Amino acid sequence: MSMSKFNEYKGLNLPNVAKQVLEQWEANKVFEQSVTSRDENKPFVFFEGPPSANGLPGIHHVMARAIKDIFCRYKTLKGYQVKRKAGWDTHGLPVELGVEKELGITKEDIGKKITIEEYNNACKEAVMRYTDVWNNLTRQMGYWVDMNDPYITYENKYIESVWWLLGQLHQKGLMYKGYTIQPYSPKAGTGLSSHELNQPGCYRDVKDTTCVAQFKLKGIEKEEVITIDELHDDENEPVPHLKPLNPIQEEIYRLQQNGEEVFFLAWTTTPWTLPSNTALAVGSKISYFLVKTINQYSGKHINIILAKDLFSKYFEISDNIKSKDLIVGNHMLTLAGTPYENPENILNDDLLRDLPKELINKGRISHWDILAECIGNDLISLEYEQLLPYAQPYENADKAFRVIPGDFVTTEDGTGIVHIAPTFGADDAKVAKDAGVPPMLVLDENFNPVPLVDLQGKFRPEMGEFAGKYVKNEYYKDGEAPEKSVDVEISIKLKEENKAFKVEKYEHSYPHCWRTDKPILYYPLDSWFIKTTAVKERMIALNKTINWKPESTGTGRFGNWLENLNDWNLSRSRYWGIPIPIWRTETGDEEICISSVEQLKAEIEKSIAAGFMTNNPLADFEIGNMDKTNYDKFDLHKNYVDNIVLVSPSGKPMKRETDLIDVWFDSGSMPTAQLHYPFENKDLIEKQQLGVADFIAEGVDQTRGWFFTLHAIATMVFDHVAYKNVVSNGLVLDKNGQKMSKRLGNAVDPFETLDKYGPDATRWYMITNAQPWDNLKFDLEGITEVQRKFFGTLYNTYGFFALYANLDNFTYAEAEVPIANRPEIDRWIISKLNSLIKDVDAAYHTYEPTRAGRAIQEFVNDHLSNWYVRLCRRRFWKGDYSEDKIAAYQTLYTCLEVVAQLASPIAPFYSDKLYTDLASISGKGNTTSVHLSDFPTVNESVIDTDLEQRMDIAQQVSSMVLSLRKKEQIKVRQPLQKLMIPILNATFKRQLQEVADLILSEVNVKEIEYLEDTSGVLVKSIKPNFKTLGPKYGKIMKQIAAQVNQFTQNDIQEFERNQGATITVEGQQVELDSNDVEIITQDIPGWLVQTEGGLTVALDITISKELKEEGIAREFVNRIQNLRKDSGFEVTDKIALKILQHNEINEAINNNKNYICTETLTSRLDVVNELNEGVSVEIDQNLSTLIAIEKFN
RNA sequence: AGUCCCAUAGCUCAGUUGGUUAGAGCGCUACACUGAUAAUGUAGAGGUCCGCAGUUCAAAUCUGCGUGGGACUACCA
Repeated sequence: MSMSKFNEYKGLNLPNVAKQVLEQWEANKVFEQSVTSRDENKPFVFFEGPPSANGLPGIHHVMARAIKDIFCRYKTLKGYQVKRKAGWDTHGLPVELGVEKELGITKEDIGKKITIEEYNNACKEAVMRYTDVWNNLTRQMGYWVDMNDPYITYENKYIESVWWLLGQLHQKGLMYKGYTIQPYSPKAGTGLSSHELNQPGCYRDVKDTTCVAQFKLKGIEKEEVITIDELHDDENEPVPHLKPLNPIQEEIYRLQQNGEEVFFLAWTTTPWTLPSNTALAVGSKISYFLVKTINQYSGKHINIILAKDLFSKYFEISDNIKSKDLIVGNHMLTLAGTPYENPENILNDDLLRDLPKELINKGRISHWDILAECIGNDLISLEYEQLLPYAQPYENADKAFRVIPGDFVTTEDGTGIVHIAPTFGADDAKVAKDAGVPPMLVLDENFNPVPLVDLQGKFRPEMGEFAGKYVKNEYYKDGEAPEKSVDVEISIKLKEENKAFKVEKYEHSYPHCWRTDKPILYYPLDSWFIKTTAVKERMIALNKTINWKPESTGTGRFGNWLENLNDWNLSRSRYWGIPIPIWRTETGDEEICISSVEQLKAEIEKSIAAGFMTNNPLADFEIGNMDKTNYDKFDLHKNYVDNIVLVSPSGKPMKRETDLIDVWFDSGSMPTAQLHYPFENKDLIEKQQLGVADFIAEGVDQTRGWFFTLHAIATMVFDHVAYKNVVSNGLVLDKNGQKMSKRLGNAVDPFETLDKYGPDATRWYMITNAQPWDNLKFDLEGITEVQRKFFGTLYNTYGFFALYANLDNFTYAEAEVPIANRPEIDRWIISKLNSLIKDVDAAYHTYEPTRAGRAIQEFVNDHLSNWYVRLCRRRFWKGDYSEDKIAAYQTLYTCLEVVAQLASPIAPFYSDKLYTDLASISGKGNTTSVHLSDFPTVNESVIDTDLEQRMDIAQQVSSMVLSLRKKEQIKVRQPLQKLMIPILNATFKRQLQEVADLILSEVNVKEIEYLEDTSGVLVKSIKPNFKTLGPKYGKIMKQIAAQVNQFTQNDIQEFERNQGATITVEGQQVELDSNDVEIITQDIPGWLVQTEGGLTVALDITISKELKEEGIAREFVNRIQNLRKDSGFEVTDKIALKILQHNEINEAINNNKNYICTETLTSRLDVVNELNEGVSVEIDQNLSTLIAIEKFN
């Protein structure tokens, strides 16, 4: 027999357990084994989204990484080989900004005060600064990922693979250089990424001068000359021809014929863009009004067009009319009499000058007359006079100044007609391009097309009196800004020219450059783009094959994103990043995209031959040699490659395009770049499909980040998905639901948390408290609760097992007791256990860790500990080492072992401790680690739902009896004689009988009487079953229910006898059968009764003399046990007792002497008349005596 | 502004294909238990299922419109 014992502990210290287990893992290389020991032909591919080591990890990283870890561990248990390569995201703006700050330089200084090489080296150092901290977090939280051989995005091999991917895109014609509107900071002289714009505090509310400008329609031509070619006959005379006009155009035509002016109204918050206006956009289905009214500044009669919905924003209407009810012909005050004119009003500094009260009311004009109504479509292609004719577009000027459709036009604000300046708005540029309207570009000194505002943010010379002025006062140096901004000056000019309908201040949010604090401009800039729109449909189709958790992120957020896809702006005008591998001639008509170092070396050779370069910096690079040393001989960063000049096929020099690529492309390239594909590992990618992840997980904020770039690159280059399953987790908020931030001081330090509570409790809490995709309100007290409730209970259960197993020298050496030979309760917990395996397996399989965790903890707390162990305690410490006892040990052992395995993905440390504590003694399973074991397989044949049902009955009955006892203040130790339960059907009776013993011992009652329904004493109630009746009788359901509820006891008996009844409801015959109602017992007259959910229990509470004595004896046993314990005796020690006699207990002791002695291992019990040395014990209220206890030899 | 998520007891969360008395844990109060004891049991208090409208015989559940919180994207007159 083995002498080894199960480990016993004095207390549970989860952080210490984690430390010990971690040491074991490292000593035994458990992680490595968990990979190598699994079948390499059964890979489960996981991609690690690379964090940036530039910043410190937060508690949310623990969350995100726990999720990744859980499924990788689970799949490992299921026998898959799960390689997990760590990675580092090393490029990008945050790194650069940090370095600039540290070095005290700005972007402009790079290349001047410091060489790009020095700068890049500083970035390289900075970015890996916190790798140790990250590695520690990874270790401590038990995230298994291979940190020894991570992919690093700044390494030459990685960059080479990225270049190869770019080369593929270039080859497929998916890369182009384009001119687009981008956020631009004139003061900093640089474009800004959306990332930069989303820095906190960038969007600020500012008050700008806004202007509703009047764009005057050109005269509508009704007559059109038809040329000869179009005539069928041979007449030579051109014939005047009446062009068909739609009704609104007719109306405008009529007005114009009368010498009246007609204007479009369009609003802008940036009047400085008005000189660059080239079009007006309308919503094709929006309703517009043509209104005769008056200009409040010039006092002139005018006719204007604006959206119907916005009419009431500018015009006063009577209280009893709603704006949507306005129709043509409605009018307010007539416009009779002399036009109101007041030149002073125009020149007044005050921009908002009200008309006299009779003309304007609360800023709304009260003189108006609705002349016509139309929809936007009717207005399209109408032409208007250029508002501020300083310059003309250098090309297609004849196509400008027209009304075009814009699907983004709304009637939320403004006028429902949008001023379009294609050079200063992304939407503007798009609709203008779609409609063939040119942007306001003029040719500069070098005949390059440029907008009317230069890169410093000043108006160009073409702008007359505005030339040289900054478009925003903020761009002037301190103290140099003029009193009136150009926005104000332009507004005044428009007022003077009867071109401003309304000018006012307006507060809105506008982005500012986070570095200079100045407002940004939207400005056309040159960039390299990836034509993602070309593969949009394919990306949408492939996305439908991806399993998103939660699904809504995939269909909703991601799906919509794909539907509205724009081309991917790849360019970044920075230094520390992957250079765009494109070399171009000056004119741009010849270019090459380099896809490998080998190719670059060869191209340089050509260039040397052509005389553009003198030596080859890649001369030492050995082609085909994949050693790190070979790849360390050069550097593919900007500082290195910008010196390389290549030669074009026609013999011209080609220089590298100066931009870097978006860092998101770096990380999106990782599936292949981490393996240096296609230069190495070709088979892994092409044959084993390791380029497609079975599973990835990141925060939901990565939807348009990493999730997108992975998907886009995989679709474009390989035409397959990059991942099959993806979990996007929510945020970790503080306990009040606020976002965690260092600024608010509510950020939780992950290391402190892990140290204090241990990784297991932290992970368990995070996973079970909220679904991964819901935001988690992180509360440290929640971890304490998990510690106590789940781990504490599990630990106690193991402790209980170990204590008695060691006493009995149980080591699981005996053969399995056949399940059929085990008692009901064992079979029950085994059934529950197998149901649990099934549920947990399914939950993990469907990426639902929360379900898995909650199921496990319910099993451990409610079933295993609070029921199985509690009810079985006696079996463990009472009697011989019988088969029943062995069955109990085996059952409990199995439960603990399986729980350890099921819980191990979530709580890897404690589970391992528990599992190895068990396995090391029994030799069962893998004795090194739970993580090297195999996921338990469910044994369907032992799942017994009837048994689980019966146990539910037992639990419910017990609970009800205990409740009754409580009401009557009868202690559980006081035995009672009888329990009565009405039986309504045979199944219930059988089920109850099979668990009767359990109930009786649990509630300390001697017998159960089954009340068959013959006596007629039971009071019953009947309830309609809505689920069956509802579909059948629908409308009269309520009345049926009312009638059934009215059934008398007689009606119910009648129903039972006939197994049904027919009632009449609202003249309709309603057939009820036994499925249509539920009949339950409600009361047993004359008894102490409890009813709950159809189950009724009656308790006989008469206490006979024998019962009373037995109760006293039990009290004694309890007191003696306490004394034994207080005296420090071993559980196995025998004792001798002396009890001071007392009239009320003597008989009770004598009549139950045998019972007392066996229960307490008492070899000798004397009731004595006198006792000096004993301890006073209270048996009942006002009933005490003395007991003396000593060890018996 | 658009898209998405969330809203149920003081707190954290469950709530099956819609079915009539909406649950659990924690916390609180009281009692009990005491050979798992830094545990455990029982009972009690605690709810406008965010609001409004609709579909339905029947809505916490489905639909629409709002409100509040959060995220992402955009910045557009």
